Amino acid sequence: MEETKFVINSNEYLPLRDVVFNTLRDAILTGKLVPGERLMENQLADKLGVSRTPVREALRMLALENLVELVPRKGAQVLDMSEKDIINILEVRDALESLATSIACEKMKNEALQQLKSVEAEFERAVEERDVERIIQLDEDFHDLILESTENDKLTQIYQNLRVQLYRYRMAHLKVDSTIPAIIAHHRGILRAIENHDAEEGATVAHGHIKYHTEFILRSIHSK
Amino acid sequence: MEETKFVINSNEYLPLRDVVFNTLRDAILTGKLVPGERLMENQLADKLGVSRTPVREALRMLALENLVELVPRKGAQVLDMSEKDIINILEVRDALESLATSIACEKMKNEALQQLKSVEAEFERAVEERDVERIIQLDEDFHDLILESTENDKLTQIYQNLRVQLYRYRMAHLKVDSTIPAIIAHHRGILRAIENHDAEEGATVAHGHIKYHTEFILRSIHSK
DNA sequence: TTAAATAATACTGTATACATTGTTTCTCTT
DNA sequence: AAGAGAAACAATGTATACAGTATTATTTAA
Repeated sequence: MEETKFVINSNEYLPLRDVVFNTLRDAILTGKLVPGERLMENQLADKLGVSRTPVREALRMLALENLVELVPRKGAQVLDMSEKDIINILEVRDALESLATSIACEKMKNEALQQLKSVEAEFERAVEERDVERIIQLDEDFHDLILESTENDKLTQIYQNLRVQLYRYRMAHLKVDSTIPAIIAHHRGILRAIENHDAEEGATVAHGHIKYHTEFILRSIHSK
Repeated sequence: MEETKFVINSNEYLPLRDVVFNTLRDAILTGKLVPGERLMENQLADKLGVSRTPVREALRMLALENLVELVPRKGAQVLDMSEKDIINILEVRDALESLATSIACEKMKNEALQQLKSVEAEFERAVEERDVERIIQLDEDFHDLILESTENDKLTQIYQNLRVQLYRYRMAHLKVDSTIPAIIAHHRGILRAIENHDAEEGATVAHGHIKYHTEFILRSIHSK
């Protein structure tokens, strides 16, 4: 029995590069590191109390997530996205969201559907309570459940990567009250399509959903 | 005038990590390194005549391309894809190819269209000459031209990454004579759709094209 | 005062040494 | 002989040192 005494968390070990990666990623996504800011290995290493090696590796990971830009012999800087980039990402996400939703219409098990419904119910409750943090989280959960049901890891991975890239520009989005009713309508439409196993309808609604998102994000960029 | 003497190639400099990356990537794609094979940093460093540092960085780049798998404190090995993985990739590629083609139908300039036509003509000539290497290259060119015309770097990047992952399983594909006529028909269908700016038709034909690819690749896997 | 050249500096690129952990092998015990 | 345990080994994780290059500052000349 005592052999479990020290097995609090069997995988508490995380390589430093992952710790650094998570730290920097979080800093970028929350805006503590702003686009264009230079990321110098020595400076970061000192600040984080590690050597340059894990910092270098973390920077390269961030580069592959398109969060930082690496120029050989020059260094890294937080990547600044143009409006064009955002449009491009949304265009791809549109296609993938439609794909995911239509697969979900075909494949989703009843159990998962019930879960999805309950997430949506919670979402609408959070809306009433104007709990912005929770609204954002539950919207993410809703889409994650759909992705999961596709049983397609590649799709999930690519989609989530796109989401991360948009994260910085998305924060403001769900905070605006006026957009919420439309989002709820979309979610309900998606639920209905899944319930009816209507893949075509699902893709259509998802497309409309993203299109709405797209327009909103673009508008919020322009108003800055 | 003599200042140009040594400026043969103004960006001949490539960081060692990129050299190693290209070398390993090529070795994996051509099958010199087979799935499951362990990739040990010291061993690779010795063999390539560099230190472990660039090798490590190259391995991490390969991991992000899903060509190798990294297990913390265990090491790297050439990633073996299951049939499920291949199906997943093809599913995503299908959606992206349809997206790319339909955008191309809307956006492609006449100049690019003429280029596309000439690539297709060359492709069909290569088919007649049974020049397999050239067939493969031109098929890639055909799809690259379509991607380019979307003016969407993200889409292009993601699509090409998927292509790399399939590369190993794709080689055999275009070597089989029986599949070629269908591919030519698809290409011509895509050309027609672009010419008529018929985005819907383009997406449909592209979808059929990938579906055909998919079935073929799966059949060739099963017959192994 | 400004522009060009040169020197100083600060950063990335690469190698290497040390630390830690996982694996294998050998030995000892039952 | 088989299994458990310990020790030797081998690989990755991390730190650091040195090399090379880009940038900045400074000085000199026009």
